[in-house]
Amino acid sequence: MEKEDALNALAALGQETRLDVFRLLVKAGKEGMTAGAISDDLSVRPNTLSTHLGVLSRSGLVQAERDGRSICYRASLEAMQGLVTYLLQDCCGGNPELCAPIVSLVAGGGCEPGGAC
Amino acid sequence: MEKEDALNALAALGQETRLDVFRLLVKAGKEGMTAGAISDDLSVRPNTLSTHLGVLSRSGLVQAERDGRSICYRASLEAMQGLVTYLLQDCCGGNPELCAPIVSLVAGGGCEPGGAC
DNA sequence: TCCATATTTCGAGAATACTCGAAATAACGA
DNA sequence: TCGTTATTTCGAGTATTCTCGAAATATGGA
Repeated sequence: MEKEDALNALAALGQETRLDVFRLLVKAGKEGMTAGAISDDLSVRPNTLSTHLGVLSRSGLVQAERDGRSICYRASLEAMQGLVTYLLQDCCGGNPELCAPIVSLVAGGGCEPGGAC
Repeated sequence: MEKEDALNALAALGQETRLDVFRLLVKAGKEGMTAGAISDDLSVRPNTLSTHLGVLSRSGLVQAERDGRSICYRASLEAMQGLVTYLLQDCCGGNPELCAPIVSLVAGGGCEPGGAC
């Protein structure tokens, strides 16, 4: 991931409504959610939401797919992975020995399949 | 890490100068850098930099310590760890099976001590 | 105490971001 | 084709952010 991509992703997530949208989509998983469903869920007006969804889409953090009259949005786990990797690469670059605790925390306590994370 | 903390951290990193500062401090490691050194390195005016350092400090991503006439700034790996964990927790929450590739990538290819990451 | 260095705070101007109502576009079914 | 639903685009108003010069604060040394 290039610096500009990371910058766009971070800026996109650094706004409350968009962070809410992204987390909601992550929770929704691969089925995703329509713009209308997100709008209802978060009580954000459709046109305002559409602007935010555009920012998230352009940053690559979410992907849009039309399904009939609705448009389905999904969180891009690949983009998320890229962002986290970018941040951790920065971390490791100068201080490999300081990075270990982060990795072990993520790898050890994070995500057992089916676990409560 | 609470949502508001994550939001502040993401917003802080979602600005080019501040991302540059943060990456520079990560590279600098535990020795940190003085405000003046950062200013010289990035060619940012001292007063402008001071504003950005304030944002980063308030977000918890960097810590300041006075050393004589200078003030030394250091990246907080703990805050970084908290942010990454927060993002990955979101990831795992609804889709533990999708999270595995991220974790394995980070844990496997990320950071061998002394390695090139 | 006085001066030089290092950094921050203040105040203002310009640029950017956020939100909204209204109107436009796209898709489906009668 | 026409009407309905779903979403986006447009334009404007407000708020926030970014940057800067100037002034203030803090520290150390002569």
